[in-house]
Amino acid sequence: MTSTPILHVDMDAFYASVATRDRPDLAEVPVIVGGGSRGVVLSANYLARQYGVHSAMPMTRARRACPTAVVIPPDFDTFARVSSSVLENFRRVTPLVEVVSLDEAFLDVRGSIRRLGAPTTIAEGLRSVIHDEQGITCSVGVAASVSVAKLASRRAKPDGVVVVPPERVTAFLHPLDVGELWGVGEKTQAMLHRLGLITVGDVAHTPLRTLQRAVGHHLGAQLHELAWGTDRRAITPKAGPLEPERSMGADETFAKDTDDREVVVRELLRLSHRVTGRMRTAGVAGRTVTIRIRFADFTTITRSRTLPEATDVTVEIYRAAIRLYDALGLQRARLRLVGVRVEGLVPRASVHRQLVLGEPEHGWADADRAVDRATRRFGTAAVRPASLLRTY
DNA sequence: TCTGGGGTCCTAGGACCC
DNA sequence: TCTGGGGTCCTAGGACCC
Repeated sequence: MTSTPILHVDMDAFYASVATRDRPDLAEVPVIVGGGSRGVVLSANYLARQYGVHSAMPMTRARRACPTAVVIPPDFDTFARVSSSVLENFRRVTPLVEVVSLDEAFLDVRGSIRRLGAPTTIAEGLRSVIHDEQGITCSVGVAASVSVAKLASRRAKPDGVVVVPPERVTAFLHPLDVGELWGVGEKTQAMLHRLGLITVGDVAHTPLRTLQRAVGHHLGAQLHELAWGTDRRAITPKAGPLEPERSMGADETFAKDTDDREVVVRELLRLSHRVTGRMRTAGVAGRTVTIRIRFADFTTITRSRTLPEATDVTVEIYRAAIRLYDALGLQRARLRLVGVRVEGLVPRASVHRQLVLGEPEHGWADADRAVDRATRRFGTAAVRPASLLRTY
């Protein structure tokens, strides 16, 4: 019997590894996977990391830090394909797989030990299968709990396994910086540091009430648990990262900041179209429409409005978005980004519309379905949402 | 030369209702 | 004649995760 049945499997530099696995010419070169001029680094191989490049770093900075790096645009179709193959390997070990993202998952191997051996044996088995089949490496953390397994896999990187048995949990956790804990980002880390709480051990030995006063009721309780490694969260099997969504949205950073209402309105239409298209594919409708505006100075605001009834109709979301935008009364403000999000999603079948007499709303739903069909047959370029503008 | 895009959850105040 | 109390919804902002 074992007391460390949770595995956290994390691909090493996933996007960069996949992007270069068939490119021996890039094996000894710093590689960055990332977007265009205003984008950020999605993934960097370990050679690029030696230059200080890391994910989420602005591309402009990354290129400056490592001018010799080869920059590759992301190919999410390939990433998703590799990811689901890896997921199949996981499911051959256990049905208890919780997918975190394309490159990360938790496995509860409690029920697989008799068949496959100790958790470490299972971990090494997975690593070699993934390496042989996909040509990429991963790291595995093994522990009694989800949170400790997650921290252990980070320690195992790259291409390794780290086991933290129960009796060594506090010895493992307490020297770590508070920033390592799940839920502690840059802001919270800085606040905790200001309070003199530098390590996880410091947090563990702080009275719960003090912690909660500093970071809020919920986070305070969570950090206290994590700091003692006492969280008992079970892994919840999920089909994938795109399971039962509570909201759907899209946003876009302009290539150049703009103060042109026409440009903004056109973008809001494009985004509304994109979001509702995804909603219709998923068979959901939503009531609350939120727009997001990011100004040139990066300050960001949101405005939202809850509709009387859930909808998946493009022009209804679009009209709500435009009303919210116009209500801001912006004059010369330069915008960097706009976004549209729909919240309060429910299955479309559960929505029974109150048809208002004289309002042919069903016409718009029919139009959407026609557009969806055309898009499926001829691609997104075939039917442009701008065609909706004239009729509206 | 800055800082993507997809999400989730929490907090807090006011409205509204019982 | 003070000023109740609690639950839920809506809105805005913020922090975090990958």
